Amino acid sequence: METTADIAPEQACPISPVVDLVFSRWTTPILWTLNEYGRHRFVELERRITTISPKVLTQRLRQLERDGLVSRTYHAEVPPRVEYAITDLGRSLAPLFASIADWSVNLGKVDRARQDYDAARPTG
Amino acid sequence: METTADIAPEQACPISPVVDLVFSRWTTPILWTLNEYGRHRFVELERRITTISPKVLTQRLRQLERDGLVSRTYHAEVPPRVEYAITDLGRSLAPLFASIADWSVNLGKVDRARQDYDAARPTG
DNA sequence: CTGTATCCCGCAAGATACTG
DNA sequence: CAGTATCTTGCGGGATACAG
Repeated sequence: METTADIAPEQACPISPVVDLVFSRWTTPILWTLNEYGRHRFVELERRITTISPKVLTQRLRQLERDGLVSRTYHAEVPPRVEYAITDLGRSLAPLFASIADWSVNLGKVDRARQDYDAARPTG
Repeated sequence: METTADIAPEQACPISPVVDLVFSRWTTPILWTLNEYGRHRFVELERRITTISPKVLTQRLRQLERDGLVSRTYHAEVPPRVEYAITDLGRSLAPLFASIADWSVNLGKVDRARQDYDAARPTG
């Protein structure tokens, strides 16, 4: 019951905590969207990330809010309006996202590696 | 029918392909280990990443090999010896890993955000 | 509009045993 | 040592309906 960074099993790897935080499923598209295009209402996020269900979107937004990466603002109007925005802490991930975007140039090499691998094993 | 990279569902987000490739489960500890500590035999990886089962380790290593991020060398000895090493392409992820490691300084802020969030919602 | 509440399902991953 | 084979399970996630 260690509240701090007690050695989690798969952690031969010091970057795992950040990976778990930032790169769990759906979090990247949400953070990217809020970072690139500014604040969004719930339904706007739903429309941008077309395949996410409302349940899962809610789950991920709550998690991101709890982690301090996203802020939620409730406007008690009729109809109600809720706005999600990235926080300063969330914005601090931008260089990290940029690093990843930079590496995308290598995706072609990955494709070629896969083709070579598969070609060398025709039947399996 | 998009001529280019046809718009995958969750891709309001151009970095998703790299995220799926590099940050799927178990891949980060494997790549980190091979990158930091050099080539490893199968059993050595098992010992470093203590909670992974041999089945899953094999699956992930095959995937990484197919993607060109890891190389596998089989030595037909008795007993057999297999060595896994990171490739040049895999090593090119190092700056990305460094970005993530750098961001780890912010984990304290995440912890505090969680405490604040939980404190504001005692019973749920 | 902004969610919750259920129910259900598939698949990644764990446990265990076994092979070359 | 370096894996495979088989079985089982947990949980994320989809679908749907409903509430404030």
